[in-house]
Amino acid sequence: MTSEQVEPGRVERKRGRRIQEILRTAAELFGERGYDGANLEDVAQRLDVTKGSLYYYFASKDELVTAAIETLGKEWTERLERLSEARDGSPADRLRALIREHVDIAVREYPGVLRLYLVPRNWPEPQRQRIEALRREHNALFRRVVEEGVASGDFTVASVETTLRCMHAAMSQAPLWCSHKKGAALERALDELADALMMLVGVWPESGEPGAGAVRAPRPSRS
Amino acid sequence: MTSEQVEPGRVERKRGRRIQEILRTAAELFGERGYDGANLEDVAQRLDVTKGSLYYYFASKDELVTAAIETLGKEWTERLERLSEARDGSPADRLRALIREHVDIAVREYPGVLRLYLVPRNWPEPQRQRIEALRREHNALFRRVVEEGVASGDFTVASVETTLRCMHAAMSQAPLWCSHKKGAALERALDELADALMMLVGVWPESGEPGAGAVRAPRPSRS
DNA sequence: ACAAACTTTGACTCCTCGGTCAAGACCGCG
DNA sequence: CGCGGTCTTGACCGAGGAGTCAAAGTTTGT
Repeated sequence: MTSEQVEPGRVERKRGRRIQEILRTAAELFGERGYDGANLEDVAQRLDVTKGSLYYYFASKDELVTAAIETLGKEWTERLERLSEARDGSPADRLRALIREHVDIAVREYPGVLRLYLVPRNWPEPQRQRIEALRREHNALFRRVVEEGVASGDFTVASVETTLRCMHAAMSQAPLWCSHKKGAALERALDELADALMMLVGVWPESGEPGAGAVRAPRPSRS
Repeated sequence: MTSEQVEPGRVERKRGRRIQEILRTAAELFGERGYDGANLEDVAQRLDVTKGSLYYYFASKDELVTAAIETLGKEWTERLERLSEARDGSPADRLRALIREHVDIAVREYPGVLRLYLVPRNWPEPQRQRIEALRREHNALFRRVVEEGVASGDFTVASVETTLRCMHAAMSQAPLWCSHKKGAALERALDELADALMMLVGVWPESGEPGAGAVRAPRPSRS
């Protein structure tokens, strides 16, 4: 009786945490193996429970995966938004920071999850749409900075949209080629990636200061 | 008796053509849906036969898909190689031509097939390896031109490898964002993509001549 | 301690899909 | 025509995975 209308409530909170746990694990696995490749049995196993238990919280595989995309996507977007609200610094610095944050999240924190972005093929239509929407949200944050840079003359691009797409494509693939690196090597790889991507907007890495020990290709004088 | 040791032979040739047909269709479907997502029933249906018939030519799904990757990959590589043998023109022109050829093949001729490249996840190990090898072959062709350009001072890059990866990533995604376009719009999209990617090596589109009507973002004077 | 609510289990069903195969259709040739 | 080789069919099997559920286990409130 007493628990007819409690706010959060201990039980509710516990339930919420459990759901978060499940979502995280599920996102990880679905990111790694794709919609068809990942099965609930394995998700359950990673959580040390049985499949049936998942169905207590989610009505279907679809519902689970939808929720997973939603939750992680939101967190991701928030982090990017927080970063992109800081309006100090040159467009170049800000774009670079965004790029770094994006790949950092992808490569370090949610191994596999960014792959959600890749080829929405296979995903059932509603999920595909949601992933696409997420991509657009993130893209919008990048677009803002790029457009500012273009307007201020800091950046040069042939087409903003195309540039953004290339940037996004490269960032999406990054986890694939970085996942095995760590420590300083990882750091260097991510820096190189950022350097390369900045060139898409016409900003070359400062040839004067080789940065964090970045390995550079022979750079002939162009005077 | 008469057909104990004939060269090609009418029947043989017919068989060969059939196999090619199957491979092409299979590659298309596997490219679209991935290894798990595509089933043989559907491949068969696209060919207006039944599943059992495929097993007359191939022992298993794996064998089919392996052969498909092999065949298409070979054709693809050959086309790129042919193009990259032409040694006339500036590195910029040659790189641009390579990029165009690569995305042309991807977007126009094998809709979906380039996606083989994307996230080798899900593919059984042997296939994954083969796809990776293919990627490396293609990459080598691009690397040659990029390195030449760097050596001659036409290009500037922070890291050749990273630049190549970004280029490849963008080209791989291209079919996803271009597949619905056609005619002049497609042409423009591909040109823009090439423009954008050339910036990765420090070559900006000539602002003087807007090329094939490319839509350009505001391009402030930079002195 | 007891009951009620909440959570987990594991066995079960159903269905899809890779793979098999005997039977027959088709095709070219004497 | 009819014979031999080539190809296709459709019914079938078995594995694996989504989804169900009654029963048992755990937690919470009184």
